[in-house]
Amino acid sequence: MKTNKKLTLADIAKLAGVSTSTASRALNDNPVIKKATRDKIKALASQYNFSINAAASRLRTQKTNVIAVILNLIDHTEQSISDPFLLKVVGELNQALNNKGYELLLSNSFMASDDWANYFLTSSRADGIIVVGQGKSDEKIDAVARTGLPMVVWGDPTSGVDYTVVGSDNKLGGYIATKHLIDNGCKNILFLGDPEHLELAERYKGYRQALSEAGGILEDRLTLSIDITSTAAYEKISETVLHHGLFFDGIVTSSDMVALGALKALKERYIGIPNEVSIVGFDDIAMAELFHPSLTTIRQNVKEAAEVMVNQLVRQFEGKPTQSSVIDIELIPRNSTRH
Amino acid sequence: MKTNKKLTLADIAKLAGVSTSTASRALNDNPVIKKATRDKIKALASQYNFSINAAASRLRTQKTNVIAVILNLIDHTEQSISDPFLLKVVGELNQALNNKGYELLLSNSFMASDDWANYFLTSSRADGIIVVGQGKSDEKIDAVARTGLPMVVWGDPTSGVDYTVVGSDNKLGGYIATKHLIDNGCKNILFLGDPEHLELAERYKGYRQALSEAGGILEDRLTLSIDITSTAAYEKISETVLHHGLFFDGIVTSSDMVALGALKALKERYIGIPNEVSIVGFDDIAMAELFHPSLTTIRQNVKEAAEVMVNQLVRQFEGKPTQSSVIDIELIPRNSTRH
DNA sequence: TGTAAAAATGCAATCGATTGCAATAGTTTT
DNA sequence: AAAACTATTGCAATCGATTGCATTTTTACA
Repeated sequence: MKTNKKLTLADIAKLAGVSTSTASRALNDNPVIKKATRDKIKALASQYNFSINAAASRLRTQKTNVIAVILNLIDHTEQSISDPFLLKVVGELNQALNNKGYELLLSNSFMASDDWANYFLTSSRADGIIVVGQGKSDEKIDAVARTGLPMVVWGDPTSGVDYTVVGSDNKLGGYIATKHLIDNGCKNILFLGDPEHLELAERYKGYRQALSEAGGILEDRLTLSIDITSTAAYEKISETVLHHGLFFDGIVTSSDMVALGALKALKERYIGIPNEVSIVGFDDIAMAELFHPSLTTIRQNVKEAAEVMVNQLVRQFEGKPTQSSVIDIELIPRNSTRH
Repeated sequence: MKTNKKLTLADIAKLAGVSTSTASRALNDNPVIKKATRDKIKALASQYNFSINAAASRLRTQKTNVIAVILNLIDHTEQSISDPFLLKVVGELNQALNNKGYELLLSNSFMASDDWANYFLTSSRADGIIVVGQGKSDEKIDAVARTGLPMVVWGDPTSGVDYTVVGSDNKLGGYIATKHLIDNGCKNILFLGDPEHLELAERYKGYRQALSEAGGILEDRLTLSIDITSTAAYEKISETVLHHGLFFDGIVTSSDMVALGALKALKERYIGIPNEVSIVGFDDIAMAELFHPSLTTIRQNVKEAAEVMVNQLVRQFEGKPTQSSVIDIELIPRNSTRH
């Protein structure tokens, strides 16, 4: 193996008998260079396994072609990192970014530091940021937005914030889920999720709206505030049933994982699903279909969302106006609810 | 907001009334600079939200402090990207890398191109590579290994390849899982997973060893080769039971997700678990405990593995010798098996 | 064939931080 | 108070690719 030294563009140029400018242009497929010359240089480059030094290129062009993807998990780092929905989001983002020629710099811990935007952007580490999740407070996100740095956020696009948000119509999702339960005979419907969380707050609104429209029951004890994890759901439902009995017959949950935890707690007590209690999830992760019973849920179109986010970010680079976008959701009826 | 221009080190130096060399050294905490001067410059930097231009720094130092993490999913991109185990691995790697001052460049698609190692390393995009999963053939991995570029692979560390592998003792895992089933009365034990997959091949060996040691049944029809996804498992088990009846009373699976699919297929046919069929998973993902019944599984210590991988990679940077490491596994008995 | 226009290539400055070596400031010793 | 260090700081080259502008080569046209 001839891995003695790293080759530079100058080396390739010398081998081709041209100047580095020509070599550079050739590799960038600049049509100002004669086709024959271009091909020759490219052939040489691939023959010698040469690739452009990204650091030098980035320094000179002031462009990194890297996007930082930040998982906004300040609150409950330990658990929610295991939610398959997140991986799906990251995977689709990676795909969408690669398709546009960008790379993905992943971070699940920098959100903690106050200076994350500067860290990535003014330091030439990334050209833009995609934040996954608005969390309980979008204060920090908002602060970055005000500096005008390129950023797109996965969250609730209907909430009318100043930055570009892509996501599902959460209020509608909450509404549809609740309506579905009401239509199928549920009277006392729990909301299982943290209404202080920005996205969930919207779903909660939808839940309340559906209930009040249908003249349903809206009591405080029907709102169970928990983190978005299956264990939290399991514990909360177990405890609730234990102390207060089965005073509900339907549950609107904040994610499929949460639904799974609730399901478990109920099944352990031999409570029939969907007959005694019906459950609606959110996300439609791959395994929702495989739960027993299979999970009725609100599907989020992650692939489309990822593409839209990347497009919006690219528009920001180009100085074009961007806007928040609502991604379609869809009720997927399965066996955890009657219908 | 005064986000007019990006500040450079020279600007900060000017503000502090020193040279850029001094400013550079100060920010790098070089003790050769007087403490007072250092503090003053650092204060100025943070006051002006300045951070070092990574591109320039990388160009000059020939070090990126970035590690490329490659999810080796050539075969079944669509499905296995949704396995929560993967996200767990990526999350822990990110944590371990950040702790050592590295950033994580994620890729799930570059493995396809032949030139991935060069793409990341000789182009100054990353200092090293972590490959997650050996897949069915480690030919490409092996080729990179021979070039001597810094790389660590998550896979089977016992298989004696030339590169540094960190992972569980898969053969032992397969053995323990199978033994557990035998000890609890299972006679006809399925192996559900692809024995051509390098890591699973080892588990398969363990499975066979346990069976032959115990004088158990080892027939071809007990080996069901499928992809590592829950749907594949669901379909295979459904079809098998449908066409050949319930000729087995135990299943050793290749992952918790696969176990979930199998569980579902069996429950749909009202086959009792663990009494009629016992199942052992692999990984111990967060929700294994929440399945119904909760899943007996072989736990992989991902956090430790991630730390070891990063350490081994750093050792390679330092020119120190590295070695493959076996991470502890543990049988977690739950209710999908008798005991 | 001479000359204008077009096409192709090269020169050299530049991006911003780092660092070996030189230079200056500050202390201590005699 | 000069010599001899030691502690601080600055100078200037360097990392490798890109690009505006200048120059050379080729083609087109009269």
